[in-house]
Amino acid sequence: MTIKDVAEYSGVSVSSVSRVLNDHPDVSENVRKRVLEAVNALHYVPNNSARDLSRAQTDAIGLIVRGAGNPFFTPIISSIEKAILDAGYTMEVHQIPAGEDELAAGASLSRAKRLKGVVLLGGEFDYTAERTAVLDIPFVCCTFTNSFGTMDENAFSSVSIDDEAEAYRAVRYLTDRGHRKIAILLDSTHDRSISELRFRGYCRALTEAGIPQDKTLVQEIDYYDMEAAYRGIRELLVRRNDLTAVFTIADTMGVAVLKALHEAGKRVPEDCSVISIDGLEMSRYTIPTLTTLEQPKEELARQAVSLLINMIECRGGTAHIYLPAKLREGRSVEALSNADFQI
Amino acid sequence: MTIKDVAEYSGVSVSSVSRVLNDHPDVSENVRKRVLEAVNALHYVPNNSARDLSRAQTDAIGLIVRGAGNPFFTPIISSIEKAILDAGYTMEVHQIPAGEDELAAGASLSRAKRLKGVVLLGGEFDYTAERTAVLDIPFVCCTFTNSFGTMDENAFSSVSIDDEAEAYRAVRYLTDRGHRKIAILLDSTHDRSISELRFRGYCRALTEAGIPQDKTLVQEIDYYDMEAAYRGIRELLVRRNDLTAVFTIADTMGVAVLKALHEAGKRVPEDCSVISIDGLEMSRYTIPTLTTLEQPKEELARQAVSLLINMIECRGGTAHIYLPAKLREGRSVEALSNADFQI
DNA sequence: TTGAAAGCGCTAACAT
DNA sequence: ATGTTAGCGCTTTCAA
Repeated sequence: MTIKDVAEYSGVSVSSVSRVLNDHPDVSENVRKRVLEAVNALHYVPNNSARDLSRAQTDAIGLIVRGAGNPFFTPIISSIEKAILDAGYTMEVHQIPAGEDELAAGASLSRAKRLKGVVLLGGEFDYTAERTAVLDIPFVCCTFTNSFGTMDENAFSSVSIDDEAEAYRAVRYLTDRGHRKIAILLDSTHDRSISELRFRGYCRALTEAGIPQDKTLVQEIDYYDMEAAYRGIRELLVRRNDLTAVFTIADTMGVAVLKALHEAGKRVPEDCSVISIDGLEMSRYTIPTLTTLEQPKEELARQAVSLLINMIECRGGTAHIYLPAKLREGRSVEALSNADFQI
Repeated sequence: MTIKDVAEYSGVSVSSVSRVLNDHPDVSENVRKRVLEAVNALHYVPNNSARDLSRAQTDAIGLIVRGAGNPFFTPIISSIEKAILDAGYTMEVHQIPAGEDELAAGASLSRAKRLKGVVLLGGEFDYTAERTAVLDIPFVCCTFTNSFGTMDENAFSSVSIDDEAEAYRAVRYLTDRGHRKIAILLDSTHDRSISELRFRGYCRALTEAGIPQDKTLVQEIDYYDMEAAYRGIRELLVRRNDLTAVFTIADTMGVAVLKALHEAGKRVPEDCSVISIDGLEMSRYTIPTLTTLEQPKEELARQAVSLLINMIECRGGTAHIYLPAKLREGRSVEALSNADFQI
């Protein structure tokens, strides 16, 4: 079932069929009608590969999502799509597992779809010029930037929160309220990525408050999921039942921690406070509501697309933007009472 | 940057390059090495459109996800991918908004990628032979079936839970425990889809228990999200503060309901029980843990792929399988005490 | 307004 | 083992 069949069926040339299908002007009503009829009768659907191959260029922007299944990305993807469509472009999404190379995926998609640019969501933080060379069209990193990489800042754009600073702010929120035994739940203290940055912020806040670092309050978990976080906090509680606050680097972890604390007989926030970063929808429905630094998801998406289109249309160069997170106060943090201070 | 450039750079023909790229035998080590060098030096990435267009056939199975952002789908997608890969096929995912036509999307993807078959996730329940005609390759419906449609059962396969029966089971779980004032939170009582089926199960359980239907206990919400569910239950509580149990047709709703009840000063399960269908990961971490009929997500995925491959490989025909949900007892349901029974 | 024909980049016969 | 070449289905000049 090709355009040729449609042409034969309707008694016109393939180019006429193509014109009708692409809403070109200069097609007689008669031809249009016959072609449309044929398309319907034959259940014809164009072959995108052929179309993309022959089209001189598309107005497509690619979106590479690394680590689908992360609920944090869901609303961002929607916002990115909206922004791209609003700007008159089309979007091609491609999901890849967390372990894969988003640059290679972007490059591949770029050739396949003749992309004008690429938005990277959930990528790594250590690009080198060599690695990014495969991607020879404009690209923008959304929700992360190249903190650990060596490559030229002018080669790409990025929009994210300042992970170190926001983690600092979260922990500072706790120290300001008298907490000193503050645990952190993270992926790794040295993954050269988001987890390491947020760990740095945690350390700085402690140092500034005159609290010595204590390894027994740091809990690394193997996987980035709720089950792992749940087990992690339980381990932590065995070791340090005296902690008064927990900082989790992601809301998913925070939700699991609330549950584990509840089961351990600790009231939140009376006995233990919890704060987190991300601002997921589900965190609004925990009991108590999770206090979290909400990432400006829609704004991150909008600015990422905006920067990318600037690059594509050659007005303005690259830029690296940090957006502030917004404190969403729930009921999971409480100041330590004087009695507790004494301890 | 095409295969031709690579051929010129390495001093061989395009077919040799193609052979190297596709791991064909009968290529000398010398040629292979030179081609690979050229690919590296030129940062060459094949154009998938061209490749797909010229390849006689692929081993690709398509997956159409309708309504991304539904956390229920996330683990199913992973399982489907695994099953497809394990069977020696490749997967092409395509996400579409909840309102769009998944059959058309499947047909389009099918032409574009020369698919062998399609898995439909999150589709409608009312296919007609006419509508499905566009999709001229084997397809399977995963987590739903054609309850309201007219089309021939032999034209496709499906794997799902029995929505009516499982809803009945959930509500029966409540009536068995003495509940009579049982509210239901759903999308619509007549959407000719999942919501309507589960509503039927609710009605049957009530009837069987000799409980007359009461419209004031039925709450339709506009959107299928947590915020809407939260508002919905609050409205319901204004109207019927005497209810003793709530059945929500999705876990996302259940989570929001737990929160709203808590805020309304109702203890779960002492004052009000909550039961739901789906079995999301997050429902394990609510306080109290949500009691839910867990869909066998992995098994749904595996069987869907298995049925599809049977159809593709022409061994065995179509089938329509209902898998049982599994009761995951949390702490959100309690039997009514004798005192309550008296009311 | 319409049709004929030249590619788009790649794969897969078919030759050599 | 390697090269030549005919398509894959579509869009898009260029002519008519």
